[in-house]
Amino acid sequence: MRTTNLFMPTMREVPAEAESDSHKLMLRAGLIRKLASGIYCFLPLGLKAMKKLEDIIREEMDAAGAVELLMSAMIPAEPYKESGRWEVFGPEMFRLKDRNKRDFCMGPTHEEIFTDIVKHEVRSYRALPLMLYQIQTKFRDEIRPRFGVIRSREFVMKDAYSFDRDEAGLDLSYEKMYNAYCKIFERCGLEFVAVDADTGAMGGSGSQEFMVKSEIGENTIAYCDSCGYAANDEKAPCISTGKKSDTAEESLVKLLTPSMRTIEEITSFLSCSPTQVVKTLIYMADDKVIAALVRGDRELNEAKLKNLLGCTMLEMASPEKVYEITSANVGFAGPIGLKELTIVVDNEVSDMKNFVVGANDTDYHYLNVNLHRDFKADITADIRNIALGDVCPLCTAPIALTPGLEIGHIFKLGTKYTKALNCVYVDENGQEIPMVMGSYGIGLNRTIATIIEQSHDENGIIWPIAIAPYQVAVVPANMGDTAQVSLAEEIYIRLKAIGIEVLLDDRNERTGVKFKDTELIGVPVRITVGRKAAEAIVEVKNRKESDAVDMGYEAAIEYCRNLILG
RNA sequence: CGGGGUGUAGCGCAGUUUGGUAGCGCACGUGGUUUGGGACCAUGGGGCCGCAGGUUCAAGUCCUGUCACCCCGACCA
Repeated sequence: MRTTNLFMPTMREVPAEAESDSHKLMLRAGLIRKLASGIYCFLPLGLKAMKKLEDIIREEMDAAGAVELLMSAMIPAEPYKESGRWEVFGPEMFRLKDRNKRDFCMGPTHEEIFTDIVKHEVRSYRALPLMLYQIQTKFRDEIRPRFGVIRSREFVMKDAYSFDRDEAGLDLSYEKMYNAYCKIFERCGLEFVAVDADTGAMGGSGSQEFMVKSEIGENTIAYCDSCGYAANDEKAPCISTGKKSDTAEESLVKLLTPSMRTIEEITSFLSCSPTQVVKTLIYMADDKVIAALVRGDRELNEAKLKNLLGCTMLEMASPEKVYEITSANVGFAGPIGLKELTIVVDNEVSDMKNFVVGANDTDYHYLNVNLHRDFKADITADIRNIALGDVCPLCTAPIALTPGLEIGHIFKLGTKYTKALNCVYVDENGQEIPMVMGSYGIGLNRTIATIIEQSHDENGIIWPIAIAPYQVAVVPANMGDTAQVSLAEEIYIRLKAIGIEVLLDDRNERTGVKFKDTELIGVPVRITVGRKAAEAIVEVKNRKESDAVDMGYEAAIEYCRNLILG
């Protein structure tokens, strides 16, 4: 490709809207342009990087035995109504009606659609296992799009679905996908970790997320350097130290604590540590009211609580509901005297003595509260987020936490969707049995952005060769110099002939401009044809290295061949 | 959805306090000089000042409404 033919609008200045490094660089290097909040157009260089990634994904999917197809992006409501997700997705789903007022949506994910196709077309155990995938645009009306294409409302996803006879078959399919995902992200040059994850709204029995550690990550990864354990903090179990306080139980005191509603206010008012306070959170679990108790400095883990209760919806009670339940304003809820609701106590709280709780009376707290003596727990379990100071659940070494960005997610769905949609096969005995399903996703736009996030410097993107839109840039320093121009042409043609994607920067720009752009767009190898063109000597610079090397042009071609074609 | 902020040329911004002919840098067109790290000189084009209403002799500027975009939060009692 000649730069004069390419549509490559680079920017010297950073648009004010961009926050993360990858977002800034994708805009500056002319990979993307924004059309609306969370909606981006891909320009040639961005599209080319995406296609490189698609090719890698296709190779690894095909190698894992998956077959590509393409479902519609616009989907009638019925399959989602059958699975219950027409409601579950809520406002996150882009919905529309056709001229006959029938409900449709822009597909946010396609479990139901794949299940629907498979149930109609696959009847016998002989056709299983079956693994299907597509690379397709998804639509989710995100609450807050962020960081360019990292959290966007329209994005490209590779989604794969496996259908097996039984759990053992699913385990095999899942493992194949796990291995394929590792290969894909390795080929992208990414440093990543596979972490245990909660299955969340998808349902199912097991799941792992592929994460990269990143400052702009919206998840928290708990990991252990000693044994290699890694999990999403939603999933990581908190191991009790087993140390029960042996302090004597003191007598209960009800104390006036005017307007002391937050943990911060109450601890400063009482001059105590948040570790001596227990907060009582009132939740609606489906239609039931529950109270969840965790230590004052801890965060309740809704995923754990939801799984524990087996409910489909879990949300904080409204202030009105809290008042109805506790007869007190928000901030003064406590477990003592609460009736007709389930009290769930975090493991850690059951080891505490003489703690502080709200008194279910506005402006009052109880001091010296003790479990069993003053109130009873209906359930005692691990319901808090893991935190610094906790230990690895496998080897009990200290746990570390880091923000993480999710680029892939694999699920063992089990029969959640196949049962809901009646997707069954007939076994050897003529019995109808629900297929056992898995679901596997990779966000392509996000993966591209993540590669840039992990691989850039102050001058621009540093593409790994496997993803680079162009692998080599040939830069004639002076377009007015015929020796330079003709040698550059020669190298350009030779490199193309051996299958290298090369950009000939034939713009009549000053050398500095061409160098800046070549670095900004992240081309892995730059060949500058300059003053020594008459002696057939060129300068070769690897984007990852700081120094350039002079060599004969044949040697430069050889260098590219070895580096790029292996 | 709550809070905060910003909308002025393709991009980055000033001008709004105190109403009075819409500016700067980069980018872009033309001519020339340049040509190894985002050149220089000359010259030119480009604006419904987000949108709608209002006040006024006069509105980018004041008032009302509205839309868009960005940031923080949206369970941490």
